Amino acid sequence: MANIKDIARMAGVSVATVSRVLNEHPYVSEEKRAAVLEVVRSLNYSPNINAVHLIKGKTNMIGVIIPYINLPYFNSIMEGIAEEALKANVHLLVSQTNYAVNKENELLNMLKTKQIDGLLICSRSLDWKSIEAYAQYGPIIACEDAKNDKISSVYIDHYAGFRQAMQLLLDKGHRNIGYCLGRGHSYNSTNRRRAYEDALASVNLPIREDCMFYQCYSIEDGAAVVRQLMDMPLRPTALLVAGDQVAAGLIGEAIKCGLRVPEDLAVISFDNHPISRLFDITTIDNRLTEIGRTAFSLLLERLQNQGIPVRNIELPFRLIERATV
Amino acid sequence: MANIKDIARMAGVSVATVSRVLNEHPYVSEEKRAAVLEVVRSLNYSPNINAVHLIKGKTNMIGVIIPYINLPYFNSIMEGIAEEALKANVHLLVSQTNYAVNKENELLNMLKTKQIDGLLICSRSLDWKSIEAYAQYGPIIACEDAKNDKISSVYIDHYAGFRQAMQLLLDKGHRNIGYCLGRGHSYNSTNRRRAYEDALASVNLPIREDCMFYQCYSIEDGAAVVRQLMDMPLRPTALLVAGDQVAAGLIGEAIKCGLRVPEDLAVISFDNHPISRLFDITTIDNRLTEIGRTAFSLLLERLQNQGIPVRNIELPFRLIERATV
DNA sequence: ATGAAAGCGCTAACAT
DNA sequence: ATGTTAGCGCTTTCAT
Repeated sequence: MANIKDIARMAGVSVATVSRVLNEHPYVSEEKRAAVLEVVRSLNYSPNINAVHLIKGKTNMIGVIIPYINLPYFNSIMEGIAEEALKANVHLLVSQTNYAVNKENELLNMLKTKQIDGLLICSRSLDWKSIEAYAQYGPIIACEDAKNDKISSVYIDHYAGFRQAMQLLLDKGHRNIGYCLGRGHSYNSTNRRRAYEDALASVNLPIREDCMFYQCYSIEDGAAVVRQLMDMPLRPTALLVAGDQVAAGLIGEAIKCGLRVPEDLAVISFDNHPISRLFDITTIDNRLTEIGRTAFSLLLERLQNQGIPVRNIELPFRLIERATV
Repeated sequence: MANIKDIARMAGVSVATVSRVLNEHPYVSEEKRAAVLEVVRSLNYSPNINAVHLIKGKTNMIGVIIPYINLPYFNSIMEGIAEEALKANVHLLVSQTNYAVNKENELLNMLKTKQIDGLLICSRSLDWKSIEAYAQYGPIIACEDAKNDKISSVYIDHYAGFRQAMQLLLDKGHRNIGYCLGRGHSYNSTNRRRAYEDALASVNLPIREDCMFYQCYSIEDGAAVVRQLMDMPLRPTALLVAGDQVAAGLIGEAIKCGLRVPEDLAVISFDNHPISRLFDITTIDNRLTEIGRTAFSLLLERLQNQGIPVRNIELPFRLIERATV
């Protein structure tokens, strides 16, 4: 394959000039620029990117640790990231980890070996202590509260969101409240469970283990919850549902089963995806796309200016009242 | 960050020796090896991978063009690829394209700029003519019949598979046969439709446009087809279904609707995923995982030996008769 | 067994 | 405006 020297020779100029036109630097005469471009075109030449990476000391590529690309929650974050990355012209190395630790370590190591310039973490299995050790090799940004002075983060206070939703339900008079979450033991789920328990405790209500549903990700999962509900002796009258898709499935199935929403079953979901508008679901906007956008910006600013300190940004959530409460 | 020179100096050896121990080359005394390793450990050193890439002229990373990672069909192929990649110790740059041409071009360009050593294509939007132009930069392997002398491929004859399934149905006396596919205009779908039409023509039966269902990917999609079926005046008595998940959803819903399988509705699906065993579905094993494994092997052999010619391997499919016909 | 040195392909500082 | 040249950090001959 041809290299920059070949191009220089064939265009009758120096390698520096070739480099200049390739990188669109000023101070190159029109004739020489044209000559170089012509040779480049005729040889169908592209620079060896590895040489560029080596000399520049960076790859212009950042890693993204994301458990499941296709889950709406992560998909929304990814949308924000991808949007900004496109603008900034940086490449994304997206690694769907399925929460596997070895996949996460793989990206961390790429940061160390300089294959990527920085790392965005949407959600992870590794503890922050292990991740923190890699912060010396490049900026790492989390999309959840990392509670860490080496890792910047953008996040929503899921405790407060869940707590507020619970309060709304309690204020409406509900006393049998359940919830649907995804993973049972994630950082977010733990906070949400705590908010749930605290809310009930505030009105001296006992915790109902039988009203806590986990592994809820899809429309189908939501429908399945309703089928379980129908067999319960003391059915909850309200549900907090993480994820509008789950809520939509739940509401659809509830109606099929003859339940009225919100009279027989009130629902508050989270994320404010388009589907929640379609079903007129009361939801808490977790501003996922904005989290993605902001996380990327935080990364970019640290990439462009090493001196910038670690920042932890909490984005306020927004309750959107619609017809399911 | 420390480099190989620092390590050499601190360990009191030459850079060549450091390189030797790092790469586990022979002919290095135990003492020096230990000294180097100790410095490497204490400095927590890792080689700059970009320098390695540059001098080796390769990255040990291959790209994978895959439309949707989460679709079972592609997931199975991916499984085979990942399995072999792990064994061969080559990294995978997996790009979920959603069939977007710019994503595909991005990977093609990475091949040209040497960021990846080779490319695996599970399915694509770009035509083979455009892709072929990049074959000069590194091996490209397709998981469908590329009909191309620059691009190796491993594939199943989907025409023959569909044709055989149709014949089985015709032999059983079915005269109203429909099908469920994913994309309507993909290479595979076109072949399958042709097989469908040819089979019907062979017994002088007209084509039933109303029995062709598209955009079927999930369990839910399968269930939806049954609901459409129920309203049809002349309902098909048998269905060819691309994807066991779709078939499972279809059968589940059919039973709910009071249809007997196979008496009222016979089903042959494709891929032989675990779910097809669960539902005892007659299916054609498309050996997807093996396609992935073979594709990777083909790529590896071309990587290790430039002289190896392009190969096109057709894997035989297998009809697995179970209880739905 | 070990080290010196060439060179992978490029960028950018420096000189002109 | 253009060219010369010194690296970037590593691997790998080629000597010894």
